[in-house]
Amino acid sequence: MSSRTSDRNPCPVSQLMTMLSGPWTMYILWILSTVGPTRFGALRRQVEGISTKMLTERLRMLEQEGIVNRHYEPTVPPQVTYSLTERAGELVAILDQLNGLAQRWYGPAAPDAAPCLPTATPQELTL
Amino acid sequence: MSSRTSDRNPCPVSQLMTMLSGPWTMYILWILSTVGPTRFGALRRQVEGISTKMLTERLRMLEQEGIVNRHYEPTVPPQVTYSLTERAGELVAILDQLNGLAQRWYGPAAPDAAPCLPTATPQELTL
DNA sequence: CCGAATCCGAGAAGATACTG
DNA sequence: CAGTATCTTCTCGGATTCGG
Repeated sequence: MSSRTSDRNPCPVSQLMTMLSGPWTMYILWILSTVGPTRFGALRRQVEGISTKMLTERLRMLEQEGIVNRHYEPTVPPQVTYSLTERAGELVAILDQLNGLAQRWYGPAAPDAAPCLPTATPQELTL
Repeated sequence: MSSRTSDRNPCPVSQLMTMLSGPWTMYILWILSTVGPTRFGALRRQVEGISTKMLTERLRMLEQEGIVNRHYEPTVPPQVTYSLTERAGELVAILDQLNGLAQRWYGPAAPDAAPCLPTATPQELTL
């Protein structure tokens, strides 16, 4: 009954926020930006806790938005590598600032954990 | 069964992203930053489509995170006003940049719609 | 009257097994 | 290895009710 994605085209920010607010979206972008082009399986291992279903779904969405590139290599076994587009650079820059902010608020991260993985799914932060 | 919010304290960015990725969170912050301190009912009308339950829930979370202030005025009828804390300023600055980015990508917003309201719920952007 | 808590249904996200 | 299908689980959201 409520609105679907293309009911109207209300406002740019809203559109962008809606995308980023999608489950796992930020994490995927963050991982791709820190570890560079990554294959599907590796990506799934990096974004700890994500299901294959969610990962494909989000990647498809990000691909449609022009944020990630999907490179299919028909070897045996096949290899699919995902990477950030040029457009994504601006977005990642903002995520970087978010990182800086988080460090100031919660203290710096342990220097070991490579790209800082999530523990809880976005939905679980209800407190 | 899976992880709850306080399982570990993994990484600052992750924590912050998890909070922002929560449903409606960004919209609420955006509205509060653009229209200033707002009462519950008005806020609910601004964040179009949100239920009172979700709004209370999110506001409680944001309050615990030190992002919003809750001011209760025991008049008749009672008035509860929510406003951004000082800490939220840094966060809003980032949202502002997100706004700029969105304008470059999707074109500028119509100058009328005050703070750009969402149409779809965050969960609905599955494409 | 304004704001918060409760119950229940719809629909999304998680887990697992399976296919190309 | 990459992705899909299916089933289960549980969050989200609406209406109603309670409290001040």
